[in-house]
Amino acid sequence: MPELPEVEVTRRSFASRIAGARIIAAIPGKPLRWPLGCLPEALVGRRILGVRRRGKYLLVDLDQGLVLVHLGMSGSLSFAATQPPAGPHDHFDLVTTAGTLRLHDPRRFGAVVWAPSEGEGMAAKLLGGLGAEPLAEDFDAQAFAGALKRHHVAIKLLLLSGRIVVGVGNIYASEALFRAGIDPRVAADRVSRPRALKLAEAVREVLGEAVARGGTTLRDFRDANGDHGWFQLDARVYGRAGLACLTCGAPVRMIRQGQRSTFFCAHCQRR
DNA sequence: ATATCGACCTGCTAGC
DNA sequence: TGCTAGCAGGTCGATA
Repeated sequence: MPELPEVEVTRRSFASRIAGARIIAAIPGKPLRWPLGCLPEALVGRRILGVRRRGKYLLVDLDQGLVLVHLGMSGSLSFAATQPPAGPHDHFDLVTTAGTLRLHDPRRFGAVVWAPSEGEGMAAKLLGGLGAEPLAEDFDAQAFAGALKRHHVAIKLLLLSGRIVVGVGNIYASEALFRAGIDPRVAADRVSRPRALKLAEAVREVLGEAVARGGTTLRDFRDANGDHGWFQLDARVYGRAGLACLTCGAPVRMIRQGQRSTFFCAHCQRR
């Protein structure tokens, strides 16, 4: 579910409310992708300074260390003064003086991980090697184009890898490539410079629009207030296999790349 | 470096 | 109606 827009929308939906709160309890449920990395009791009494985002990770800054939250494939957060009793898919509660932040994650590919700092422990391992933040003001399209020249993988897979730019998942990769008019199967180093620059812009544009639309709710994405997103209505190729391309009318194709579905228009997207 | 696969886990849907 | 296969927004690690 969650790519950069969904994570960012989630962040915005509770960050200001939780900032300044003190942790009263940390209550883990079933095991998630990675262990917490500290005793839950060690978080009690910590002050929450704020919530940032890096790629698809939420970084909850504490007065001592930080907590990384990843939503995996099916995760979502809710934040409320009071929460109903935990359901079978609620796997972490962070009870604070401002309310309880709860991770709901049926597939449990998500994670809640403590680290002493961004550059230490699990945080260093998870955040190290991530690519550029596409929505940052200082995002460098020229550097992005240059980086493509150093990789020979299919451009769609390179986007998904997060090594060049972070936050682009399966939906937005197809959408960005469509907007840039690039065939997802083309090797990254064979994308022309102008196309690469166009792709950089397309990535920013798609992700930006998706954030503005509250993210994409295919089935169950909700922000921390329980609101769903609308970007699924704006998707031009994702999930539209066999339907007419909105630009040229040719049927949208679906192929497999790296064991994941890719949607594209063979007429509008060449090289 | 790339390519391919399997693993993690649960739920939903299409098809028989 | 019931079963099964296949698929789903993500990532890591092992193997050639």
